[in-house]
Formats: sequence, C-alpha cells, structure tokens
Amino acid sequence: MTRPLGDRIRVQFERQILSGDLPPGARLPTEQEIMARFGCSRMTVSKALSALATAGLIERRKRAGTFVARPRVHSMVLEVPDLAPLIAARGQTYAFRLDRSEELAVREGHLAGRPARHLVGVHFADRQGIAVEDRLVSLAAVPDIARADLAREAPGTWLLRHVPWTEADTRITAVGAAPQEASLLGLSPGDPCLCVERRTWRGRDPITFVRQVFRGDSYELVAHFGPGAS
Amino acid sequence: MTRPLGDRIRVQFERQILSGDLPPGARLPTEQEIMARFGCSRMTVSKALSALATAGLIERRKRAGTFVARPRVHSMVLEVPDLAPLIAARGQTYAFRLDRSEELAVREGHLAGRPARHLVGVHFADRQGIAVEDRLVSLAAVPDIARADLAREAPGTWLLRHVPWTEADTRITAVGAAPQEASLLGLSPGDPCLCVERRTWRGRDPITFVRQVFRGDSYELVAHFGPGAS
DNA sequence: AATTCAATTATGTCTATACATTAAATGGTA
DNA sequence: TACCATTTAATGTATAGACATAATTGAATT
Repeated sequence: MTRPLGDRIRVQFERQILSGDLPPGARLPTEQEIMARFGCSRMTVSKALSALATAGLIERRKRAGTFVARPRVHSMVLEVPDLAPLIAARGQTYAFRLDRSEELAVREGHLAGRPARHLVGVHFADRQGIAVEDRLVSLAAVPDIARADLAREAPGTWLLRHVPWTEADTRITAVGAAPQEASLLGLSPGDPCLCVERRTWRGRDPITFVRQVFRGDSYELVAHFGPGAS
Repeated sequence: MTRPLGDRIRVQFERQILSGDLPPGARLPTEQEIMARFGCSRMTVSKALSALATAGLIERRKRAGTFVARPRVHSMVLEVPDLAPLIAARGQTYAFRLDRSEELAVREGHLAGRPARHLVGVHFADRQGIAVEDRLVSLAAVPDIARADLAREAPGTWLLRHVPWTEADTRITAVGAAPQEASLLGLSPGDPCLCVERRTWRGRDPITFVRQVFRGDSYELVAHFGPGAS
C-alpha cells in the first residue's frame, strides 16, 4: 500500500510546486535537510530530485542548491488519434477509399530522394468526406506496403500496426480548400480546412510523409498539459 | 571528457533500439549481464534502464526481463511558444495592441461563473496583424491583472511571467475569418485561419480562457515526438 | 488434465559510503 | 577597489550489499 519512499518525496515537492506553495525560483531544502526530514539516505533523495529535474520542474545547480524551475516555453501533449475509432465513437461509420480517379492513385514518388509509393485517398464518416490524404511511403523502409490491402484499411492505420516509428514531426496549419479537395469533401474552394503534415522516421530512415486536409467544421485537435504522473 | 558510465550504457541501448537493431519486443540482456559487460555495479545499470523506461523506450517486467517497448504513439509534444520571441526570431518587430474601439476593450466578463477581466487585442508583426486575441482573466485568481501595463506587453506574456499555470487544455480548429477579425488582420471574411482556444488552471482555479485567431498563411503549430534526451 | 503452491529469477527500492565536480563564497594581494 | 587563487558547500556519479516484489516455471496435489 505504502508507496516507495522516493515517490513520496517526489510527489510532495511536485504538489508544493504545482500548488504554487513553492513558487518559481524558490529554493528547495538541501539534500541533507531532506534526508534528515524523511529519515532516508541521500541516494533516495537524489533519485527523487533527479526525476523532478528531468521532468523540468526543478533545476539543480552545484554548490548553489535546487530551485523550482521558471516555466519557459510551454510544451503540451497533443493527441493524435487514429481516425477510425474517433469517428466510430461519434456513432458514425468510418470508411477510407483510395481515390480511383487516377488509376487507383497508387503511383510512384520519392521520399527524401528514395523511391516511395504514392497514395491518395479520402476518409469518410457516414459517406461524408472528412479528410483528404496524400501520402508517400518509403519502399525501402516498408517493402510490405506493396502487399497491403489498402482498399479496406487506411494506410495510416496499416502503417501504425506494421511499422512502428520512433520519431515524428507534425506541422499544423489552416488552409483554404483547393478545388479538388473541395469537391472531394463537399466544400466550396477556399473554405477553411485544418492541414496536418507529418513526417515519421524509424531511427534515421524516413518512413512516410502525409498531408491530411480536414474539413474545418468537423475536425479539431486537442492538446493537454498537466501533471502527468501521480 | 568521458561521459558518465550510466549515460554510456543508456546511449548504447538507445542507439540499438532506434536503429532497429533491437526491434520492438526484443529482450535486452539481464542487469547481471549488462553489469558484467560494462564492469560496473547493478545500481548504475538499473538507473540507466530506468531512464529508458520513463522515456518509454523499454518496458521492464519482473522475473521476465527488460524488453524494447512497442511504440504505441498517439501523442506527441506540442510546443506552444510565446509569440513575441517567435516573431523576433523571424526578424520582424512584434507588437500587441489592445483594441481601443470599445472603450479600451477592457470590460468585465465571467469565467467559470466568477468575475473576470475581458481583453481584446491584436498581435502584430511589422505592423501586419497576425492574430486576434479574445481573453478572459479571472480576477479572483489574478487580482494583479488590474495593475498590469497591458498596452505594452501581451496579456499572455504577462500572465506567463506572473502566474505560472499547472494545467491547460488546448483546442485547435480551422475557421473562416469573421468580418471583424478579417478587417483587423487584413483578410477577406471567410479566409482560412487557425483558431487556438486554451483554458488554463492553477491547481483547480481557472486562470484564463483565450481564443486566438491566426492568419492561416503566416502561422503554424509544430509538434514533435522523439527520444527527447540524448 | 487441471489446479494449486512453492521455488526461482529477474527487476524495484533502499542504505551507507566514497570520491568527483562545480560554482559560490572567501580572503589575500596588487 | 579590482583581481585572482583558495576554500567549501552543494550536487553528480558510482559502489557493494541487502531485502522487497512480482511473475514465470515447474512440481505436487487433486
């Protein structure tokens, strides 16, 4: 039942910092004082403080002591949900269809100078087009993509299941719907859309680049910041 | 010059995992084997592995061993920078101006049922309007807001410096510029804009609610996921 | 064959100690 | 006063050992 001592120490300071009891810049007790207060060894205190330091809540300076960090740029956690379950949760039926207007829209392309498969398709919720997707998948990194049944499963979902990535960059902008996108989504050209561009890597090898254009009136991204672990 | 031993151990496995040398699900050597290989004590190995575990790269199971985690990554880190330094970095001059059209645009409002100050203003880069901001600041949580010189400093910047928050929810959508917003930003009504709505709390007390509408053609959000520390 | 129970093995936490590292504080000297 | 070397108080890293905890394995029992 009782949590590890190190955790208790960490949580105590976490609370004091988040409540504002210990304001930014405030000095924490020295490790000696803390180990005396909790009746434990210094390693235990040090590990607890190290955890807070890597979490960015405190800053440790030799000889000077340990201080509550001053919040700088705020980074928050952005949820990047898979579309299918998201739409299902809204009580709608999800579908993905490759755009067949250009011979199945499976063509060749290039990703970071290497050959890649080029896929264009549309995400649907109850027959309503929700997003247009334009994707490049590296053939070197993902040879299996040739055998995947992409008529049924969205390429993103398939990739997530088959080729876990380790690094990703995402760029979020607002754009006006291009004429082709507008017709696929049932909009007028120029209507506001949320554009999400993402590159993913596994180690140093590029996996995929995708540009998704969402109807502005039916999609939103949600980010949260808060004391994650407790 | 030589890095701490624990770091070397951590970096070695980091590389093997990110390169795919150790694929997801693979088992790492036991702590005993690692300490034998590096000629160090078990605590050192354990600390290195703990760091990798909190970073989410590996998963440790008692009795079974340590395994490379399967990246089930639906969330990434979104940087929410302060506008002023961002624009300065682009070589432009930043300014914030309260909208004076409605008696300084400082009025009363309500935030979560409590009295709040209501501020409307525009962010500028080189005299060009970049974003319209509509903000409520709780008077109970931030009484000092009454004395703040908000003509010069943007309320967001002021708040960040004076009232660090501990929790925030952000909602990102694409909208068409409303007529008033369009005229403030030099756009036509309906032009695509990125809308960021954020609520922040300190503990349980609501601090502020802000709705920012950015010109779609000159602002973007960037999110990143990856092995943070190296 | 199914179930229960105990042994084993790996990680999880903690102690007490040692020495290294760094930057603030001190004090002497020009 | 200004400068520079020295001291020193704090964190940083590491060790070797101890016991705790949990899950798998395998043996004993039903």
